[in-house]
Amino acid sequence: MDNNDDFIVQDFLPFLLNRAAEDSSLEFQKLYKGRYGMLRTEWRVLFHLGMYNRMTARDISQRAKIHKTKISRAVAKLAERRWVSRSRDESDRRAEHLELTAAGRGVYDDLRKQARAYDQKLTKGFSAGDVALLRRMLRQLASMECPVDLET
Amino acid sequence: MDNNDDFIVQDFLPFLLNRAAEDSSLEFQKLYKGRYGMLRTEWRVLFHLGMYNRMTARDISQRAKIHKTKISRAVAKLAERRWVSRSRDESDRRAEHLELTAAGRGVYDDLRKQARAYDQKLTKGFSAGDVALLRRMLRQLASMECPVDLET
DNA sequence: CGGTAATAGTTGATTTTGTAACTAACAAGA
DNA sequence: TCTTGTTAGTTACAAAATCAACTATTACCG
Repeated sequence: MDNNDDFIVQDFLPFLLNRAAEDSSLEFQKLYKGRYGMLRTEWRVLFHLGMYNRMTARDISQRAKIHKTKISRAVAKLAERRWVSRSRDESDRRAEHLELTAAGRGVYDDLRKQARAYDQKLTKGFSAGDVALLRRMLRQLASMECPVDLET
Repeated sequence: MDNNDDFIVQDFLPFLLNRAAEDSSLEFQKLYKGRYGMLRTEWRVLFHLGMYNRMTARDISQRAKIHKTKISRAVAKLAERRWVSRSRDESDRRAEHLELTAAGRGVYDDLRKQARAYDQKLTKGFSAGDVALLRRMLRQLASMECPVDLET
């Protein structure tokens, strides 16, 4: 904690992160919103299911750090559109296993392809090494604070 | 556009950025929220005024890329709490100049100090060079897409 | 067993944001 | 000066996020 005070709030990491996140998400959002009428949470849930195949709402909540009420509503919409199927766990009938339907996987595959292209576009201006470092730092920043309680 | 498809959606930059932004903002948010009852937009407006001293809502909107309705509401609250003063421009009476009051500057100074400490905590695990690179990349990512229209 | 606590997931009420339409003031050309 | 267009900022209404309370089921412990 030095005392000479040259800290510029414009450089404040949370500020820079939020701006970059908002701006970089904007264009891609048009894709899943415009093409599939999805909300951001729905897209996130969809791609977690596409990636891990079979999860409960709780699994998604923990892995993606999304609040369970958001997930509940997102799953409801995805199920309604027949992109996600739900099935009760027989040994614990509180829990529900979620999976992509064939249609859901189609959507996922398409958006995943788009995401790859968009990611390349975003990172075009940087060296491969810098981009790798960036991703590593972002992952580390995300896991730093283990949140108080995501459940309540 | 290579065809071998090893793209992991977990590495998708907007996803990583959003997670890092949300998580890294969480703890600091408790400060301006808990201590001063401010919303994120209010904090952002406050610190822009603290940094540039005298701005119109439009100036803030352009510099911070915040939509004007959000700014309008944030300024209303900040003015109500006597942290910001408003004065009409005499040569163009549509525009309004905004400035921090003494009380507002007190809040700003406190939060700026907290922000500096928090920033140091966040970046503790990285080398100074990596952090500088990170900030540079985040700034560049934020300015990449010049938004369609922020005004409407 | 029986009772308390914990967990998975949902629902409802309140807040906050986003979108569009609006008022008021200025600008510029016919 | 009148008309049309633009800009600064606000307001109203719809969409979405947040928070608290709820149901149903399971776990633990006497």
